[in-house]
Amino acid sequence: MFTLVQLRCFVTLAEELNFRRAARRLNMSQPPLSRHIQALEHEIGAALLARNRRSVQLTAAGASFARLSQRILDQAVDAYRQTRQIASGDAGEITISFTALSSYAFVPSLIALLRKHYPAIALTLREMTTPQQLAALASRQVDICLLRPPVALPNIRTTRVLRERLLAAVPAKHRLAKRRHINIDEFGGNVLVTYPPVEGPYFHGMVTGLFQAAGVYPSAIQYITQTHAILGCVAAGVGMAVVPESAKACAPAGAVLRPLVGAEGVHVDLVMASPIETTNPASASVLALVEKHLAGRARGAQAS
Amino acid sequence: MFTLVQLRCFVTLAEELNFRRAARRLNMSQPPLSRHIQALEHEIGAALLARNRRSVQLTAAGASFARLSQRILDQAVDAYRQTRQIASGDAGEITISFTALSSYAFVPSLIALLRKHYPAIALTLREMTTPQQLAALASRQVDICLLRPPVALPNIRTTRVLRERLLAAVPAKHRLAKRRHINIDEFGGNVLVTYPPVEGPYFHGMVTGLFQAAGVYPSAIQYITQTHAILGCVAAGVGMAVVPESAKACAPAGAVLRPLVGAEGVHVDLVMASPIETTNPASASVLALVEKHLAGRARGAQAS
DNA sequence: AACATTGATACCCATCTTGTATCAATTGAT
DNA sequence: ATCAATTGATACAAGATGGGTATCAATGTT
Repeated sequence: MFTLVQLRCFVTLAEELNFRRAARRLNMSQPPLSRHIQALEHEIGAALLARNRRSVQLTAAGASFARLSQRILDQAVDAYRQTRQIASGDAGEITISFTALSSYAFVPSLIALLRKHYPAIALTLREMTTPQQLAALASRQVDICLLRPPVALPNIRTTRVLRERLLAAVPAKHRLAKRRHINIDEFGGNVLVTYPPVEGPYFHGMVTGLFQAAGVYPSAIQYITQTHAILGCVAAGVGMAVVPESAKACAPAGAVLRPLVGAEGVHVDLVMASPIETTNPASASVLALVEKHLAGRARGAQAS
Repeated sequence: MFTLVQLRCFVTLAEELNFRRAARRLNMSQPPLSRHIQALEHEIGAALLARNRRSVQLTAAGASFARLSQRILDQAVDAYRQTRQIASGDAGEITISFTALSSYAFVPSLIALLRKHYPAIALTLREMTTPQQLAALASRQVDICLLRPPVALPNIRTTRVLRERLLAAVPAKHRLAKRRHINIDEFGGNVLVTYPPVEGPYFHGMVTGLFQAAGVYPSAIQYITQTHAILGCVAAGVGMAVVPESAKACAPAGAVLRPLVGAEGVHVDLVMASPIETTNPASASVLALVEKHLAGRARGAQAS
């Protein structure tokens, strides 16, 4: 097979139609250029140039081959540049998984941030529950996860990206809906709508722990998987719920959210998790960008 | 710049993800493959493979580069094949010029012949007068001409591709329209519609020569450039005309064509002309095909 | 613990590539 | 007509490159 160097020589020669001038442009002397062209013609098995001792012109085959060669060379430098970009993390593609609720709280600003700083990185977003994300992370099917702690996997690093207060959710028709704050004691004797232990272990453990610590016992517990579904039940008058602050963004009209008194010091965390070692530099770029962004925001919050 | 050999090595390695197996597939030993990959990574300035002493896997940059490399290699073999095809004359593009009338008589069968035998040759057809074709041929703007003789140009070879009888054209309302044959004497005292000396020197010389030899003198001569326009005038009753047999294909309803008596031995020739030396093998293929076709047809005619 | 397999390295040799010097052929100027 | 200049091709020596064999260190496997 011919060489890219030969193609480069031929393309230049096809433009100049003069061996010496072409050789000068190629920063080489004329004899090796002649030899390259001869080798190329021998390789293809056809005359690419019509030389008649004084002038050089392209044959039909040569004209076609010059165009094709130029295209190959263009693609070569393109491959070079693109690969360097991907290696540097300025381009590429990453897959980010996220919990349903974080699509209201954190994902929109993340997308905006990436679009602004890394427009050449293609994003694939996949909504998954925290257990699903842990499995996907362990098998390296996703680059970055946005999930609920804890992340007990080896070779994974995590950063907290969001910390929220808890809110009490009550039906709009409920007598407590008129209060500005709702004490956790008020849940006693009411139906608690909350997260199931398997699909939402983090919230489940947090909510049940909260009630146990406060010695409050709901009359019944209704398990539902997603926050927006829980709030839908609350709006329908099924019962009360404890949800993170970002649930405001997906609360239906029939559900009222109020600050929860008696749960101070308990927060809902959203963490970003990713493999410590990755073969995808775009992932590293995104992680660095997010952490820098969070640090800047933390400093801003501290200063104010 | 990297080498196509390196790309070939890398693509194979990216498929196998094992140096020894890849080397075997590439018909080389493992050490030079390792060196090629190292050289490639050094050239690009990025790690394409993540090797951890026991397993090899592609980095994000490597995966992208493997796809791009495959594309480059595909295009290289494509360029190779296509150029060989063009050089052999099995593919390519040719420009054929032709006189208006030959588009009825000869060009359709020519196109059909080429489509059948050389489907990969792209045709460009340009209708031109004979003098225009001679100029285009001299400046090598066309590969093959279909025109009227003589072709007095150096380094051009010609072949007669069509020889036709002459017909007399009279208005359908004319008294001669009822005859089965029309003698050239009958033109005497009538208006002759015929070709002008500059744009149609061949027909002009032929027709005027014919009348001079027969000693027949029309009452007036009306010059018009194209055969179909001449027949249009005849149909409109302007006068009579002498046209080649193939004019039947473009005769309007108001014009009647009859064998011309008294012009035996005078024929209309259509010749194919092309440069003796061409850089376009497709042109040579077409010429050879046409001449073989004509020879076959001549033998057939002789036999019958 | 012995063994097999992995990719990387050292070294040798054949081949290829390059540059200098030169040639034969052709053109243009005088 | 003749001479100088320019064209692409060729010869040859020096250096660079590519491939092969033998081998190594590291890591799983039995």
